[in-house]
Amino acid sequence: MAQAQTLSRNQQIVLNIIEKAKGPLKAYSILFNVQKKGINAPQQIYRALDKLIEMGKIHKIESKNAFVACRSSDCEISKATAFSICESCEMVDEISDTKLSKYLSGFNHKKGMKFKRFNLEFFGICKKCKKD
Amino acid sequence: MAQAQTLSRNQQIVLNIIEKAKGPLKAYSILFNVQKKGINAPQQIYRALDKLIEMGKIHKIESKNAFVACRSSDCEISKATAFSICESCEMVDEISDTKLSKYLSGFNHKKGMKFKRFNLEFFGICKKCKKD
DNA sequence: ATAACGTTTGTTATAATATAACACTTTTTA
DNA sequence: TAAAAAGTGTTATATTATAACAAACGTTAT
Repeated sequence: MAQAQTLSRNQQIVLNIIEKAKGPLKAYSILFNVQKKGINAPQQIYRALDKLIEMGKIHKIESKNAFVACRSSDCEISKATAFSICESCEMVDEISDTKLSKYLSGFNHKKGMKFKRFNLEFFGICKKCKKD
Repeated sequence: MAQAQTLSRNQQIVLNIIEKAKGPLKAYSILFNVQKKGINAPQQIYRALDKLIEMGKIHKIESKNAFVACRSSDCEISKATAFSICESCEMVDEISDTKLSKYLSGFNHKKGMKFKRFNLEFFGICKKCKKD
């Protein structure tokens, strides 16, 4: 299991890029951006991404195969994530709504399955794109 | 826009396979299953899948890149989907819960974005797998 | 009935996303 | 300080998905 605190060199490099980005980043676009830093292979990116996800530092946007930094801290190691996604500009916003989070964390399937984790993705057109 | 009623030959073939399946199917596993019917290329599968999704006949499970038949009819052309996914046996169940659906359809982002659509995926271990 | 249009098909090629496997190094822990 | 765990670099390959083009099919409008 990865320590909650210390990041390895590659993990730090990948996290920095994702944190600086304005929107979600794809694995290969991260790769192209770090080749000057000596990272040459997809494996190195995917390994770092996996660990960062485990640590809750980043999230994967499943519908886009892309990654964003976690801004919300109360998604407690990615057990409960929700995103707002603009279908026009591709902007992604992490939704940090206590009520929503509580409602969904307490939700139980009729068939008796107990949920450990959920991921919710909302789609629409963002304010900015509506104006254009 | 595709007609809500009639399916083309390939669309029907692909839908049949997905409906008969016990769990989610991957595009290439569908492809291998229909080669005897004269479908040879991924394009043919993906085109059918796209249309079937548009029509609300099937859903894509984003976290698995796999497809399931729609069982719930009240997800009105895939504008509001929720699934229960077992992390052990990979079983997927469509969740048809009016309260949940209403709650999420009425949810609005603080930042003023109006949502047209959402997809929710719950993860856990299903009853069956817990016993083993 | 036929021209015009949109949809579907078949096909080849290729892009984009992700993992396997192996040898080695570094860090942590007992 | 030896053993175990985590991380690295690398080559190769698997998996998922789209581009582009030409032909056939199905509507509908005249």
